[in-house]
Amino acid sequence: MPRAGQRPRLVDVAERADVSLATASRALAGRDGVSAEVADRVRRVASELGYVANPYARTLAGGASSTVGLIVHQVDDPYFSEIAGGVIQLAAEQGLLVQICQSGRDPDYELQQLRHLIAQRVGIILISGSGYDDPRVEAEARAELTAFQAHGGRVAAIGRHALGVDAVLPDNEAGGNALAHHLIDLGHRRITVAAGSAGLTTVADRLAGVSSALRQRGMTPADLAVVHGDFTRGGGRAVTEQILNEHPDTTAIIALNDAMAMGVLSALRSRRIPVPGRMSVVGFDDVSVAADLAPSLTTIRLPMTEMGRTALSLALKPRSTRPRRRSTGHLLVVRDSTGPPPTA
Amino acid sequence: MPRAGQRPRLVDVAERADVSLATASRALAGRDGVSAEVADRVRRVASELGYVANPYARTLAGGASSTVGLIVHQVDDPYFSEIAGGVIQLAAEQGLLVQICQSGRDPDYELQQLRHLIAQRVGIILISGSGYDDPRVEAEARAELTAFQAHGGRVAAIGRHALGVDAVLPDNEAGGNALAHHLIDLGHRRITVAAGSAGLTTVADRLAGVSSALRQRGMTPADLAVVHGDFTRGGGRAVTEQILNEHPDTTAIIALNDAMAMGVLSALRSRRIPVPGRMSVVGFDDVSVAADLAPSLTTIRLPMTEMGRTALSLALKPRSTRPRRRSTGHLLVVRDSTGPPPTA
DNA sequence: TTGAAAGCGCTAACAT
DNA sequence: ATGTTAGCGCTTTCAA
Repeated sequence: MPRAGQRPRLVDVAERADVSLATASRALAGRDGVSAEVADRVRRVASELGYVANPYARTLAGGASSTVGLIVHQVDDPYFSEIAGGVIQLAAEQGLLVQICQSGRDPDYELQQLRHLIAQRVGIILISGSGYDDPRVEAEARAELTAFQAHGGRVAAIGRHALGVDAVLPDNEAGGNALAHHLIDLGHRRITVAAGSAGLTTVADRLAGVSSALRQRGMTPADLAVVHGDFTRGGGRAVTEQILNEHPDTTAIIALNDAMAMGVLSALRSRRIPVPGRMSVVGFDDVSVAADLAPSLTTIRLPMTEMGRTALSLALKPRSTRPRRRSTGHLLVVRDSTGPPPTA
Repeated sequence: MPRAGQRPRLVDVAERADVSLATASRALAGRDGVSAEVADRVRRVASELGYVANPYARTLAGGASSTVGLIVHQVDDPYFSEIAGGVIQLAAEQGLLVQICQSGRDPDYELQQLRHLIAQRVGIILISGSGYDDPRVEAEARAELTAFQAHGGRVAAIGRHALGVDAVLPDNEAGGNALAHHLIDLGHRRITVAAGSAGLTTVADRLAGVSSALRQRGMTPADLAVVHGDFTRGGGRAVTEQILNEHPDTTAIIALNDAMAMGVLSALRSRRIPVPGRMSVVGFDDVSVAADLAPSLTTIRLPMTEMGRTALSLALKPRSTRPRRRSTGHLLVVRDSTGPPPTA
């Protein structure tokens, strides 16, 4: 009999439906070996009682954990918060709960968070954000994830390709290429890249796209300067100062994400440098505020919310023999931050 | 003896440290009743083995759950993502994991998410975002939370005062008051409020602050128009159209949060209405992009990240007899979106 | 198709 | 100060 003031347990349901514990469990799990009639009765009683399985007991007894672990670099970065939004949406539709960890773009801390999630026995791990060039870090992460998967865990990555797991991959190289072509078409010949930390694969990939565009248009590496900084707004500001000092003939800045682009715009505004009159600026990601900046930002649109949903949906499917990959496609969104160079 | 390919259990630690299960448990939990020497040995063995307690077993056996449930209206809204950032920060420092749910500003769905978190047996619930005027909803939420607390759960609210739990409360009324004073000081006499949904207590509180400022300055209700819409960017756009049509003599718009203010700015830009030349605009919250908008936004700064941390720290303390309240204070940040009215 | 019973790994009485 | 043992609520053999 149900204890007053306590949540009903499976025994309570079983008793009231006049079946055994095992039958009740089977009926609610939708497994077969239960007559339709009995299964129905059990389910009715369960909902009457407002029964919800205790996830701790269930998981301990060997059932699969129904929680999703999501690792992001930083939740209050719009790129990640939009991804998180997509993950949480789909998770809610599936009755799953999402645990979020921040790595702060520190590979070792990320590894620690990853281990924490595994120790917590989440059922699914979603790892988003750029990977690292450092082979040690990626190898350690791979090792943890492989062991996790061997115990039945499911994994998917977002924007990270060296993990040997299912992945949703933004079109970083093609996007970088498109941005550079756009600027070259406008007449720019002195382009500087405001790049994030050199150790991030996303930075390398986007940069590769930019370089290939220059080559395709017969320009030389000398026409392209690259300045590295933090992959954040603050990094964008700092890098801009450096660009203005060290590459004064620059007419266009390619920021490798929107956060940096916002820093670039902010620094240029402080210096009263007209955009795009004197300097064109482009970003990457198309976070939702990009359209509201001054001037509105030309950038590459990535469907972050959908990327989050897709990653979770990959992880919900049974594991395939070879890792699946989903490319996002990309779209150049031309707004007011780009125009012809001053001399054109 | 530890089983190959499996995580070590507490028994494995106990065996290897040559103590009983109970002693090992006590030692690791830091409870007393264990000699310093033995406790030390147990801890050393545990870390050698890489032992991490199974949270499902621990919780099932009656220990406190170490996960925090956080309910936000929407994670990809900067206001909430900054709060979430603060919560996750402090949680990580404490070794806790955070589960995030979105209510989508739907009171019934919020209730459902709340029940889901309780069913998941989280140890702490943090509920953020405006409350609702509807007494039924607030009463149901209170009832759930009260029951949850009766079973030892801890709760704190952020920006919500009718729940009878510890709360971190932004200075909504004082902030609204400060905004209105700022505009009146500049010479504005025709002010319209772009308000969020009428059912939200945050909207009501901020609006009350605005009204009181007008009264304090000898203005009448006729000098203040209020137009309600969604508490989002889209809502701000829609409301602006309405304001321009129905209150054409308006010289200043008070948006009751930054998201709406961004919509207002966007709509004014489409109409080529100069800000602040023809129309001043203010927001509320000071989300991090507010400084990067065109023009940069005058608004009330709220310390969102800190609010998240404070809420969790309240919940980590033992429950007090009466709910604790922490006010955030507020700061008027004057930027470029406000100036004297056109006729002044 | 159904039931009885043995754990899952841990905490918390209760003994010693 | 330390050990023994009975659960926590569920899933899953194994029997019937």
